[in-house]
Amino acid sequence: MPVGLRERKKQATRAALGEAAVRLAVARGVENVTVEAISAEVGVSPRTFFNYFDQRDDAFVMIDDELSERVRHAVLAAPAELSPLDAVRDALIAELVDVEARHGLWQLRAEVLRQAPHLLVRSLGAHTADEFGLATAVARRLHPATGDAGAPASGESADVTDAYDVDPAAVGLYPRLVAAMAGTAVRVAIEHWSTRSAEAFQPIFHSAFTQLAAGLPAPTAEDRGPVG
Amino acid sequence: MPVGLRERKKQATRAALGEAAVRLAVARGVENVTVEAISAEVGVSPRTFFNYFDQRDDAFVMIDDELSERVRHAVLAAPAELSPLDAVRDALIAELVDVEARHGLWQLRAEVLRQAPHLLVRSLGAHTADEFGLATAVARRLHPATGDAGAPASGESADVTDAYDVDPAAVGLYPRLVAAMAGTAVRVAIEHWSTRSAEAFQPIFHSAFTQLAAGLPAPTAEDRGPVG
DNA sequence: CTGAATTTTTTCATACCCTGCAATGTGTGG
DNA sequence: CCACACATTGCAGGGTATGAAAAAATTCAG
Repeated sequence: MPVGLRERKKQATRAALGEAAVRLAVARGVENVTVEAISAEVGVSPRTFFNYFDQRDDAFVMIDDELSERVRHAVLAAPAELSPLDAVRDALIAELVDVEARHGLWQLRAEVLRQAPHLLVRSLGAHTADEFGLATAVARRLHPATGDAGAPASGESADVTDAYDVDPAAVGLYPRLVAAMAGTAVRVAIEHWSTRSAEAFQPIFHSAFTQLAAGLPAPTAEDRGPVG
Repeated sequence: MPVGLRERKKQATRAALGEAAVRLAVARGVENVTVEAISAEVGVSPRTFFNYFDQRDDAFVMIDDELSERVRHAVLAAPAELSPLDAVRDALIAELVDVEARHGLWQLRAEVLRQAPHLLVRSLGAHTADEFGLATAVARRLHPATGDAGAPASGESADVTDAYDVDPAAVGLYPRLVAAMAGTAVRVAIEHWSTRSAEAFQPIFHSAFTQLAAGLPAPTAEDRGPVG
């Protein structure tokens, strides 16, 4: 894992592209930001943009692979007495607190998502890969031995949380549901929060997750909201 | 509501485009089906295609507005003693049974979704509008009077379930969660089912919904699936 | 039936997205 | 310094999507 100049430059370029994209989107609106403009802002060719992002919209959303991986790790490392759902919840809260704390690019990103709902869908709904990875982590948590049985005997095994080579059919319904519920909590919390910029995000998320994890019992007056 | 020749032809063209798209996708794979090919198959110009579908992918998915509306109606019309969640579940089951029964285009559509997961995401995830409409219906169910208080006094009021002009901020968190959970159950069930073509869809959906509505208690051995 | 009004389809032009490919430039490691 | 690996770039080309205006089809009144 060399962290040479090359790697640092790549990270810098990627970050610069993402930031430029978001800044431009806030300024002119998402649909008026071309790949050419983003690239020009950073000083690279449009072709290079696509070396970093598969699609234009990915630059606005900036799917954070490291964040996802930290969540998966946290789920696997959580105390055994925690239920799968609790493990996921705690892992997510830890990350979301972290994200909310950064009063920088994430603020702008939120602004962009508020303007362009379809990006919100893309960022959370469209990236089911994350959800599948999380489901796999949950499944591994439930089967501490089974998953590693077929692993290569060589010392250098791949990252346990790099679950993308797992057979989709091998992941049960329950882990999928846990991951999906968690993702749903995040998504709905963000959607709800985005219509109420005054409120803090964290309490909304906590409330959403708790209600979902309780199976959505009959609502209290407060849950209902002001209007039908 | 004149149902003249013009309207019938439009419906026919739309249906033909959707069907051609799906058939071609099954034959050559989704990514190898161009708008030009679809249009040629139907005998219209490529430009006309975009008069019917905003995006190419919409032709494969064929979002069924009528289905969504039936669900919303059913939720509003359900017996008062049913919880919101149960009302939604019953409405969805009724529709899904109906869909599964039609051994026609839906079979091919399912095949296409199995081949192209990103379309599945698009068809369900991208259609958060549906979810919002469902959430609004749930909210109305909880507030039978409030929502209509501000309605125009004129006799010709708009369809109660045409909820797209509702202020997003006016819908509470709970209705959103109910709609989102239902949508999640559908999505996960389809995803899970699409990896196991042998199993029937309905039991999977029922299981998914039930587990979600139970708050995902600790899993049984069967729920866990074979592998981590 | 005929002609005018309305709506849809089409043609044309245009901008942008995205992908291979080959050439060129820039870190890396010996 | 040299050879290698990797990143960037220009270019060519196919595909998506939209606007505007002409052309065709449907509707409707007389």
